[in-house]
Formats: sequence, C-alpha cells, structure tokens
Amino acid sequence: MKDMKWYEEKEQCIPTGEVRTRFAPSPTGYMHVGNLRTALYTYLIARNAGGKFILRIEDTDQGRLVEGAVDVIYKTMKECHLEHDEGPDVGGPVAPYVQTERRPFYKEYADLLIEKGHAYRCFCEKTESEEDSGDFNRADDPCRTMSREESDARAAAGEPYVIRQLVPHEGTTTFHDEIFGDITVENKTLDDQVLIKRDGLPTYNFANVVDDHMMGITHVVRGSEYLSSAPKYNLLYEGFGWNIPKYVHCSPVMRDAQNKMSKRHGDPSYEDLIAKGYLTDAVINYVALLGWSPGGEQEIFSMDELKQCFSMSGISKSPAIFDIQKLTYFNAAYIRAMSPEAFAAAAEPYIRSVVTNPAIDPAAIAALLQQRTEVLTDIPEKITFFQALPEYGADLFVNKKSKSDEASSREVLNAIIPTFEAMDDWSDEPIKAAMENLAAAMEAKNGKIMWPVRIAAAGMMVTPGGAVEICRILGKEETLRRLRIGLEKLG
RNA sequence: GGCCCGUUGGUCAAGUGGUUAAGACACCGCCCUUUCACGGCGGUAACAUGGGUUCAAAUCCCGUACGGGUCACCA
Repeated sequence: MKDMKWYEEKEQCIPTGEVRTRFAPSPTGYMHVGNLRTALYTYLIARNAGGKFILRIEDTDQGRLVEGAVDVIYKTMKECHLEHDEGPDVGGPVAPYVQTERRPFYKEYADLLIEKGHAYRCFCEKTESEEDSGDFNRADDPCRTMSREESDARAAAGEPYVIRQLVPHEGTTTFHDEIFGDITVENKTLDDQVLIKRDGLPTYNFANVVDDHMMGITHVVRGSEYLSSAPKYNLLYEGFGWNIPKYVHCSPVMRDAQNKMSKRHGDPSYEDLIAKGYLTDAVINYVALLGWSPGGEQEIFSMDELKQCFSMSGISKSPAIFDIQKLTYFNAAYIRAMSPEAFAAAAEPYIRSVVTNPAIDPAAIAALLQQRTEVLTDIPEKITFFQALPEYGADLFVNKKSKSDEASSREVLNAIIPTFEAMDDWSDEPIKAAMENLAAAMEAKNGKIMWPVRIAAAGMMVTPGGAVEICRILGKEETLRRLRIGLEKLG
C-alpha cells in the first residue's frame, strides 16, 4: 500500500451513500436570478433526499475576479436560507473547496488519463488565424497519434503543451439527463477538448469532472448550456473508471423569448430585486416555481415545504420567462401574510423616508399600508400627504358615487369641524361615530360624509386608509387645520 | 452551417392515448366597500405546423417552421 497514489487515498475519504450536490459559482459580485434558481434547485435536491449541499468557489479565471465577491456569495446564500454543509468557510471532508487551492490535483489526474489512454499531450502551436477561425481540426493533429515515447521525451525536454482529451472518432456516446432523458451523439461531433491549458491550469470542464468526483457529487446540477458538453464528461468519467453522476440540466431563465436574463441588459439580479423592495422569501418562492411545478395547485411554499416536496421530475425542459408581475403578486401575498409588527419594521425606513414628523407613528401608517403594498418601494409616494398637505383643487370634492359635490362638501365640513373640535377622545370609534351621526342627521350615506373629510384631510383622490384612519393618524389639531383649508377651497 | 435541445392562452404552468384542455399572474366585468386596496364571483384567451399510427392524439412517429444551446488553451 506504500506506493498507493495520493489520489487513490483521497478517493477513499469520499462519503458514500448520500446525495451530495454542489453549487459552484464563479465570484462575480452578484447573484443572477438564473444562478439563484440553480442554487435553489441544487439545494432542494440535496435537502429533499436528506443529503449534503456543498459550496465550491470556481475562481480559476483570475482575470474576472471581483474584490469581495466571495463574501457576496456567502451573504446572499445565507439570506436565501441556502445553508451549505461544506464549503470554503465551514470546511468539510473533501476540502479544499476553492478551485485555485486545488490546482495540484488536476495535472495529476490528467497525467493519469494519459496513462489510461484517454488523453494526449498536444504540442501544436495554434496560429492566430486558427484561433480566429476556430477551425482546429483534431483529425489533422499529429500529436493525437504520437508515440508515448516521443511525447514523454518532448515533454521532458521542456516543450510546452496542452493536454487534450482523446475522443474516439467512431461510435456514439449516450448519457442520461434527469430532465431531458437519454441523449445520444456521434463521437465524431465531439472535439478533443483541452483539459490542461498551456499554463498548467485546468479548463473549466476538466476541473469540474475532477472536483465533482473527488467531492463525491452525486447530482451535477447546472445550466442547460452544458448539455452539449455532457457526452465529453461521460467519456472522461468512463476513461477514469469513475461512477457517472446524475446530470440535472436546467433551462435558462429568460427576459423574453429570445434572451436570457442578463445584468448587461439591465435585468435585475437578486440584489436589485431586494433593493427594489422585494422580499427574499417571495423571490425564492417565485423563482422556485419558475421552471418547476410541484404538480398541485398550491403556489405559496415555505422553504420547509419546498424541501419536502421538491422533485426533479417537475423541472421544465423549456426556458421560462421571468415575469415581474407575478413576482409582484407573490411579494404582495408575502407582505399580507407578515405579522403587523414584522411589516411595520420592514416598512418603517420607507415610511420615515418621507414622513419625518415625530408626532406621527410609522406603525399606524404601516397598518394602513400592509394590505395595499405590493412592493416596499411603492410606499413613499402613497403617504407623502401625511407629512404635508398637497396642493389640490376643489374638484376633488366631487365624487358621483359618494354623492359628494362642492356644495355638500361645504355643508359636511361646516358641520363636522365643530363636532371634531368638541371631541376629547381622538380615536377611531368616536371619529367614526361623529361622521356616522352626521350622515344620519343629513339622511345621507356614510360616503357623502367620508369623502369630503378624507379629501380635505389628505388632499389626494386616492389614499391608503379611509377618512377615519387618516384623521386619527394626523391628530386632532392637524385634521382640523386641514379641514378648514378644505373649507376655504370650497369658498 | 454541423450537432443537441425545446415549442399548451400575453406569462408561469397541469396534462403522460379517450378531459367541457386544470390552476395561477396579468387583463376585463360585477359584488363588497369610506377612496384605493383586500376579499368574493364571473369572463376573454392555448395544444407552432403538415403528414402519419390509432376506433381515438396536446399526448406516439416522421417532416417543416420558429426559438434556444453548443462547436475556446472562458466559465
């Protein structure tokens, strides 16, 4: 056992018998909606099976590294309740979990593959024109058939090379995808992809195969853009003699029928949605249903429920278009379901951004808002009137349905002002009773009273809450001040 | 262009040979009502297309169209 290779020892510590999935983002500094969904599905597959969810950082592209981006990933995943069992920050049995720290492994495995006859060194210098045209033809590559002796000698002499996968010219390769089923391709359509670059670093595809194997990943969940490289993955696994994981290729989240969601086109990332006033849980719920169907008619799912009922069989083959309107609906539903305290806490900053008057209780406004808020950022424009009475015209007093016109409004305000002035208890019940009594006295419907009072109190046609609540929140003095202004406008 | 994949209302989608082709969002109408919401009720709206197979096709097969993916020493 002494001369056992390190990788054979390493393989013995791979946990067996449990479902292990991994989310492997490249640290770009923000979370796409599509990425979030992939992460969610990956997480749910693991949790549904009682397995492990692993976070791996794919940072091999040094050129694209973004400062602090890894922290954004940790923060976002935590916020979204996608807690990983193993990862760079929490460690685990198959560490390290950062690709740049795994560098030594890839070359060794590539050499092993050469040993097994499924890869070869390629010494060809690509000319610039070839790189431009991309028409490198593996059939013409002399390195493919070079003897091991020559290859070893040239490598030993220090000649630079890349390591390519040796894909057979003949035959077909069939792989199975959990969503798309069996897919067969002719090997001649596959190229001898580079495994190890001239600089000694692995390509993405190779690093993935090695890492997924070493980490005991049982379900490879990723975007459908990798569907066409899956046969090459299979050949690699087979070449090594490794178990082939289950593939779960997810179709993309689109902005419209033609284009994927993309930051570049101004489509919102997860962070953008939060900044726009969407709730994390609502986003998660909506995204879970974007390309996956639980089968029944339930649409609102807690994370625990998702863990319980998530199934790969419900994942859709076709791309799904992101619909902000439906997200908004989910968000409104989540807001309505919040406790009044929780909503007040969430809404307070938005309320205080426009209503700074210390005499006004933000929680009171929040109570009016909760049933009518779809997105938190809608709040400010709805409540500016609490801070300052807007300019408005006497025409607002006219409302056909409430049978309110300028004359009736004048009458109502003239009657209600002294009543209000005489009140000691400025709470909903007496305020309401005062107006209802007036309605009875005038033999009118409540609306005829409420309408002009609300207009005068708010100066706006549409308000959250009715006359009673608005007057109460404004306070007796401010209400009276506004009602008198209303009366002046009515001449 | 080659190869691969996909296609049910505007959107998300159920559907696995026999259904009046669910449901949700959006939209429209009505009701409730103290404006707006919320809530309730109802409505408009779909199997891309042409051939097969079958007593029977949204469901199975083939073609076509349209869309996407991929063909990097990027990930």
